[in-house]
Amino acid sequence: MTEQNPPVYPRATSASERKVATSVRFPEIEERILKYWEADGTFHASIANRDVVRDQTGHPENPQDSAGSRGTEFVFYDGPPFANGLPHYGHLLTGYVKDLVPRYQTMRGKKVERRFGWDTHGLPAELSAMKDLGMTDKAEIESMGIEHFNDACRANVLKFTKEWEAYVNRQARWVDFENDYKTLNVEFMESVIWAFKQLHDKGLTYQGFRVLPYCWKDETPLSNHELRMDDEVYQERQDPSVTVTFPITGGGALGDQLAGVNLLAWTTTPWTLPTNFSVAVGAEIEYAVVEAPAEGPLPGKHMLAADLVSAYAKDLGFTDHDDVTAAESAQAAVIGRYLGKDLANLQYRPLWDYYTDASVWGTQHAWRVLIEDYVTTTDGTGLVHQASAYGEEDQQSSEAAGIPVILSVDAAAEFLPMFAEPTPSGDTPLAEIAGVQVFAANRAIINRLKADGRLVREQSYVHSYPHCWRCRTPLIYKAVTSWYVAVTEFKDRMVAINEEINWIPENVKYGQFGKWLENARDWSISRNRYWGSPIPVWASDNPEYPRTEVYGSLEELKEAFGDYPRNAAGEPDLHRPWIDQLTRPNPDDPTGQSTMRRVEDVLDVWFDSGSMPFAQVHYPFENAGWFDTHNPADFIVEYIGQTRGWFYTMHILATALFDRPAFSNVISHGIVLGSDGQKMSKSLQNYPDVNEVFDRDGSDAMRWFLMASPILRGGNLIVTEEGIREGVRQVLLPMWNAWHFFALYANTANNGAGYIARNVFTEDGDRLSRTETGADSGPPVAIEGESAEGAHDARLTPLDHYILAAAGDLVREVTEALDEFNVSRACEALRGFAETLTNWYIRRSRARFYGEDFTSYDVLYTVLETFTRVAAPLLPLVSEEIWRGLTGGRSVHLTDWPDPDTYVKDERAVELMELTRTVTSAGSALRKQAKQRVRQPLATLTVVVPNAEALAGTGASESPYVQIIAEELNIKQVVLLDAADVSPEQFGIGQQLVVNARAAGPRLGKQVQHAIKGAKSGDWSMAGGVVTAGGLELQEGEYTLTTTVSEEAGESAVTVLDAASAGGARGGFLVLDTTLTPELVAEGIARDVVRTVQAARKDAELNVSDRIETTLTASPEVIAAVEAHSELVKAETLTLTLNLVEGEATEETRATVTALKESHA
RNA sequence: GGGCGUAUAGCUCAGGCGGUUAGAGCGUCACACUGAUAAUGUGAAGGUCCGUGGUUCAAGUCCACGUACGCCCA
Repeated sequence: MTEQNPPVYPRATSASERKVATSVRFPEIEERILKYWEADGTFHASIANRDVVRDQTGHPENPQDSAGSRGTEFVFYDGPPFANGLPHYGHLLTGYVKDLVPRYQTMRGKKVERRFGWDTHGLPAELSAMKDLGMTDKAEIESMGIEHFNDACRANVLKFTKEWEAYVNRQARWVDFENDYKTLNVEFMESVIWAFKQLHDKGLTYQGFRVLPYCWKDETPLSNHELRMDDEVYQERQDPSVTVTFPITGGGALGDQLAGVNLLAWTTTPWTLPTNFSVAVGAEIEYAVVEAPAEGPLPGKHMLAADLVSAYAKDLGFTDHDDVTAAESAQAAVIGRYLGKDLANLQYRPLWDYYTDASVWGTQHAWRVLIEDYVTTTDGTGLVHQASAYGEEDQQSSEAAGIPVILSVDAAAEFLPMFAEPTPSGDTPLAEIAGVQVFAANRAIINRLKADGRLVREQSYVHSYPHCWRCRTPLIYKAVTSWYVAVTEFKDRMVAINEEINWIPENVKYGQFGKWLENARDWSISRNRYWGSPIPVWASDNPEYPRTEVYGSLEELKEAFGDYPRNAAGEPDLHRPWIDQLTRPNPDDPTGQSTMRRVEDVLDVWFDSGSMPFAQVHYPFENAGWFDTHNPADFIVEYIGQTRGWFYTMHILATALFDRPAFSNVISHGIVLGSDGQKMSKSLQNYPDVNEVFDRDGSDAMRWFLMASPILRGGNLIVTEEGIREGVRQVLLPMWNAWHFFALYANTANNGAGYIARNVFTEDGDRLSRTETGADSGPPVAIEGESAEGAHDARLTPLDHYILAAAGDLVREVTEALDEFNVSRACEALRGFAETLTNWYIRRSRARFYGEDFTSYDVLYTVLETFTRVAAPLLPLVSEEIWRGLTGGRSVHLTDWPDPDTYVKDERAVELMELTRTVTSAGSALRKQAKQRVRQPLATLTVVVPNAEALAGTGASESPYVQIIAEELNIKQVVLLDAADVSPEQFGIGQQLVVNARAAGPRLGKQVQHAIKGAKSGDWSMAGGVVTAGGLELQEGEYTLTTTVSEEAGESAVTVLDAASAGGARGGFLVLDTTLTPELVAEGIARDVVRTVQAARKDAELNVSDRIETTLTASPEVIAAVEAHSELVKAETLTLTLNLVEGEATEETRATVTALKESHA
């Protein structure tokens, strides 16, 4: 590598200097590759390269094939991220998968468009904008003006787009930012209102009530996710809990019998009692009627859950006296027992008369006992007070029972003025609560109950209670009007269509997602907010002339209102406040007084997300043809929680609008956790900083760590720096080191002129030679770029066959894995191959490289080139650098995926080499057992295996397999024997009987335990082919015989080969002769000296090929050994002059080395 | 409170239709090997398979109950 001789490799590099670095800095390489891609336009080329085959109509020919993917295109949908925060590991993880699958499919020949999507609407954006503006409630938004507020939201959601692009780019995710889609674009929003109108026209939308957490200070409902804004939302709070009486007046099956009995109902929200409209009981709960003592505070009959009678004994007036407790007295006073289901429809007397005029309030079905399965007996009385407007379960229960939702408080949670007015019966029991905030009114209500004799018990109750995340006000639950999608109407179709979706991991299909579908409820899609797609519904502002209109396009709006909604700049814009400005006279109002106004709500942001497949292309207004052929998507990926989010809402809309799935294959991955197994938390600092990892270990390292983990199979993943570095060690470094090794030798070959390696082909054009394995060499192989006649006389060794076959298997395995979206399996295959390549092929081939056997260069080149292509989706940056260095080509990502069928499957070569590896591994263990270090040569290893002749080979010279075994284990002579020719007993090998209980159990029943015991204890025999164990005869198949080492056999160590290992080693074993002769000891010492000299060379920082003069100082014994093996020592250490200095018998061996002038040719 | 899920080595996880000696990777320790490699090889220690009860010739595996944790919904 001098200036006169520029190196052959790397043939292309992103680095300024053409050099393969020994100590590699991956992050630097990555940064350079990213720049190269940008300058080169590689991403766009990778898409433009692939053609779409079109049919006669001009539509892409895209029928789904059996694997679920399409002919020439692979359709990917980007799940839109929300950009008002910075990306975290979860986004990175998803982003890597979103890159990997399209990269793979591109190499497989598909055209894969990838548009980035931005989710821009919704409450999180508003909340963030409010924070920026220092606002705390809706009144401030209204006074600022919706226009300006929405401007702030728009700026907020796009605040971090640059940072997002930088992250996405740094993680080497190829995605089109220029041709992106944003949910705030008017085209996107027009498709969204189109979808709403479609649903409306199909009768799948309706208006109703929903109960939401509500902040009475901000006067706004909160979404459930705001309850999880931070950890301080739920705080302990003390509330009064009261138990009140509801006297039964009749009704139901038992009304006559139970009339006059008091239902005892419990609540922690006394302020909802004025709107009590029903009492819920559990169907299977047993209720008891107790006769309270006449002299007590509550004489009469009371009903409550039987389990809770004792708990209420004292409240009902029972007392402890003599030996009888109050609880026992109460139990004794039980005069009747009823199951909840028998109590249905009992009627009771309301507490007050404010709402008893059914003609005004529609309460003709109120004040009844209802059966609800949510009732328990862990708190209260087992009878639950229900107020339809103030609890979600209450509301649903009431709706089913025909009871209306009636609000008793205003937006500030203050009781309405009507409470100061007389009730139909003429009194004003709760006059003092009118205008009072609900919590403040509790006291007055409780006092009233007490005065009315309706209070059984009052107790303070401490519970975890939600608070507003902004103002810390305790929330209430309150009904608000809402628009719904009637999901329950087409739930069955959703379940049926789910059958067409391939879920990874598969259990999600019928598990998390399938069950969620089966229990689907109607989808509340309206939000009383500002920044979102509008609900395109206009309603008359006078209920006397009701009229509802729904619009599904800008043109329809223009037709009805005279113009598009236009923003300040005059552009068509569907956002508030512009859309709200469209009004018109109500055509159904003959007086001409009332006006059609848009309902104020905006759509749930998930409606946007679910519309993404069609809205991203402005369907149906544009691209109708495109959409028809690019839906469902071939592939999407998001985290498992999206079974209730994106996956779900896309499925709803795809089913309702198109009656087909929105996606064919979906990966739902697990959650990324911090190093302590908890959720990642900035304040806890329990995860490595993303940028630090990028800078220190690199994007490919992070990609590998995430992709190789079980997280894509649904498990959770703990992110640790060690885990990331482990991937570097297992794959990235071996891959780089293999490349470095190759370049080092290829560059210095031919006296420094270098050698350009080429792909290995057989004469008939297959990639691999089909030469006989087991021979020490095969027929000549052709080298790519040369005619068959011109091929140099390359000979593949069994080792070459092995690694080439392994490369073919690698391609097959990774192809299969990625075709089924099994990413971690693909990683495992690559990891295994990297290990075989470096720790076996290259390690075993060092001498050949040193000796400039160019066949090995070509084989390593072929294998590395294959490896980098197969690794390209999983390690896109490092693969690129190595592949370009090897080939000088433009990009590995523009190549075709290797065709597994062009790799000859050479099972025999693999099998024999695996057996060889098994033998060396077991041999190592034998050495360990015999306490003989490897540098100590041993005389003989006897290898007994079935079909020994295959290992021995047919060649005249020594079998390469035997040679490998001898070298690896430092054995003078390997004796290969066929298992059929030897008697195991002579080597101390015995047999062990194992009963196959699965086979024998059914036949022998209880007896099988005796046979098992006998086999274990040695109480068994074999005579004339009949095996008897524990006195029982076993039949063929009911037992197996395995070889086992019975004892140490004198001067040798014996081991049995793992029966499961490759090459049919069943019954094979090794015998290691551990006898040491003085000659062997001397050679061992000489080898130790070689090691000492090598270490000295390394310390002196000499070049690999430097010739040296060596001076050794050592004990007489060592000197003698070195003298006896001086040729060995000199050759191994490139020593030309060897000086020996004899010291004391205890002298430590020391070596001094000096480089000599002549350099190695 | 409800639904779903999980519980196996210090850590992360595998463990077909139940089969008798429960595995892997990482980590730890010891030894070995090493002139491409911040690598590698061999071995050792490490288990109340969450608990209790049941079914069975046989239970980590099936059933019931309980406990703990997680996610979702309240």
